[in-house]
Amino acid sequence: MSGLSIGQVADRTGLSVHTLRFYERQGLLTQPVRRGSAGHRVYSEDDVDWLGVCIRLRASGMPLTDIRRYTDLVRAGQGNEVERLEVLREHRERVLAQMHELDECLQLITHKVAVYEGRLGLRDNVTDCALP
Amino acid sequence: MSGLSIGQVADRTGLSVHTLRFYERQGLLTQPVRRGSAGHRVYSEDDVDWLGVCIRLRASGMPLTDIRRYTDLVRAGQGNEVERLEVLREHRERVLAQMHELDECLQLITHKVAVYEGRLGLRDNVTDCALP
DNA sequence: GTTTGACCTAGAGTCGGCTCTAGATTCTAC
DNA sequence: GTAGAATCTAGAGCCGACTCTAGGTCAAAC
Repeated sequence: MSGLSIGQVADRTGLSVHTLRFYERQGLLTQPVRRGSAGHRVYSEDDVDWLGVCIRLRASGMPLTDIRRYTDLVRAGQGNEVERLEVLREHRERVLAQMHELDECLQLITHKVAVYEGRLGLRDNVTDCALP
Repeated sequence: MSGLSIGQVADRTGLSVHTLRFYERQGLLTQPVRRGSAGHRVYSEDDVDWLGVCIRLRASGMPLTDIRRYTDLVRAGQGNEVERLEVLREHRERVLAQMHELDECLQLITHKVAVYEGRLGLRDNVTDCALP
């Protein structure tokens, strides 16, 4: 219930106060952030929760413009669930593709690591082959 | 054996000719690219293979400066395997961390997708809860 | 009553990673 | 031999996502 200052939200989310203001300007919040006495931002728990979602989406590579589009849909309220679903499904596909790519990279690295360990005698039975 | 033009390498790797020249300037190639008669670049199969490695490393989020550092080690030749190993292991940790993050994001998205599908009646038995 | 620290706005600056331009040269096909 | 495509260099430009600065307000602690 409380109402949190921008500094408190920064502490909780790990975003800087700069970034919090920046995200607000970019329209990443579902409601305009409430203001207290002196025009200071007062964040609700819901705001913080939503920021958590944004952080996850960013961490998974969604560009700010897309997060904004999604936020716009949520802000608009009920009636656009189909569009929201579309955004989410599309992003899920991208995330899956990204995981797949990471996995391929991981195999490459793991292989190289094994080969170097073999070379250095840190490990036996490694079939050494073309490098690098 | 052949020797490939920059255009051919662009086709094969999916990088643009601009990017290929840029990567070269950034020192991402283990050998200076051979030049033909008129000063045109002539890439070897090894160059293309190495570019493939760079592409993988980039795709997994390694910054150009780190790829460059690693390339420098490879270019320097034998004797620095320990350092190469260190670079690779560090990157592997980052990749694993990134996969973990992606997985968490995937769970969030999948959950939201399920809830919206439930709301839209596309699916039954979904325990609807706090959204967005 | 003044100093300290958190906050405000508007706007400028930075950084990574490309991407493009200009102006010149060279190769390829007719 | 000439038009059109591909290449070259050097350097400028762009975009996304922050990050910081300047100049100011305000509350609380000393």
